[in-house]
Amino acid sequence: MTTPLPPDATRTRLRNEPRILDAAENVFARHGYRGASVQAIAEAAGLPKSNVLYYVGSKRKLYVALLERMMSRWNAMLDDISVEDDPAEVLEAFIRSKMTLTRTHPEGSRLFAAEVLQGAPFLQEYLRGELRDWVRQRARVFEQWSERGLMDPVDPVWLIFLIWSATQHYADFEAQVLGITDRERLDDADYRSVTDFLCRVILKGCGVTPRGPQ
Amino acid sequence: MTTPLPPDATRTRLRNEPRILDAAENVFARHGYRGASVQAIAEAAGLPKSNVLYYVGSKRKLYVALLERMMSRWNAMLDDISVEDDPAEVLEAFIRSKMTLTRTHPEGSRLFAAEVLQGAPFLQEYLRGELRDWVRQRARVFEQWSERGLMDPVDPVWLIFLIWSATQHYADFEAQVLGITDRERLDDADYRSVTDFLCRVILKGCGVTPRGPQ
DNA sequence: AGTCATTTTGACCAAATGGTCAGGTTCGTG
DNA sequence: CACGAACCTGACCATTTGGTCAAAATGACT
Repeated sequence: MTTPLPPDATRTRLRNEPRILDAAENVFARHGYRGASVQAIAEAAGLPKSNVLYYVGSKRKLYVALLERMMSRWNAMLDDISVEDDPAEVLEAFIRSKMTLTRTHPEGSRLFAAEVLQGAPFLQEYLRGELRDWVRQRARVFEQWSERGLMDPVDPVWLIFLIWSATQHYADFEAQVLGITDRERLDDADYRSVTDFLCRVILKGCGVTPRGPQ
Repeated sequence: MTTPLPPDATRTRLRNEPRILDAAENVFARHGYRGASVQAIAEAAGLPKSNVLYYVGSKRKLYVALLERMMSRWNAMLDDISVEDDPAEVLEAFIRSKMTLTRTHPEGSRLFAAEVLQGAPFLQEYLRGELRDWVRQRARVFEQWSERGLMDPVDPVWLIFLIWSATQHYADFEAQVLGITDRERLDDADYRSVTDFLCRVILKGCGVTPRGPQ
């Protein structure tokens, strides 16, 4: 008797399930829910189709599991902020952590994008619930900063969308970015360069000065 | 003998083809190339499947035609610029026209997004050719502006991506934007607000001052 | 009215789809 | 080694897929 693992966490399962999830994330991200075939996922995972279905139950359940995995990564990134915090630090941390998520999980980012492109049939609830609340809370803080003259009076929701879109872009439009910049992939230096650029332009753009006022 | 229309431009065709294209744009945008079915397109167009295939030849040809239509809209937006132009005017016009494209053709924007998400299998050539050249040309001008002190020395390619992503977002992530802002759709005022926000933040962010230096 | 091109459509096809299942193999533990 | 649970998988199923075709209906023009 070692660890009283949950009933469905045997060694084999622990080896195969992640393989399947990772393979599926790629396929769903590229082709969307409808366009992804269980066969293609199975091939990408190096397993027979029946085996994949044995583990995940159904295509639908697999897709939902992937969205949940991605949302939990996303939530792990979102820490609370208060009016007392330094706007420059918070905004910069926000941009950097979003960029890190994009970079470490590009397939997950693309999966999310594909889901939203479809009209977010599986994520409506999340968007109109948790995420909306989170945005409202942040937006309130931004507004208070504006009132206190710590940043320009910009619309806080549009600002959040700006940060999301600008970072998300490097996952979702990777093919375009690589095509235009004539690269095989973006390396550390590129990501640092992009992130610094975004921090600089966005902070300055909404009148936030790093390191205390003026 | 009225107009010597091209051989395949009869009245009926002129009525049905656009219907099919518009229906297809929506379906491809939501579900990607693989996920879209000719049947679904036919239903959206209100025609039998065989009739759709009669007009467009094949699913592939239809998809390519749509991408071409979208690229021609895109190209129509891209006018040349020179070092002599006013940075503020050019950047603002750039943001505004990109936003207008997003707004007037959200399905087309989403179609493009879905194509790039897939890895841009049909658009590789365009991205690595025409579009890359266009970006390089603009980037050169931005750099010259920087050298002349008309704007901060920011990476011009990242700047172009920033503008693309920030505007594109309102088409591709429409479902998210509507979910979070709790709206049915964005109206004129919303778009004006977003566009003004983006112009303000981005211009200021890269040190471009509207109306002559200082 | 007649004639020819265009359009319309259901029937049909082979291939692929998501999913089931029975019967096997392997694994962990006593 | 024994034995139950977990795992594996080819055969199979109904449905949907993109695409063809032939035969009928409609259109345009003299």
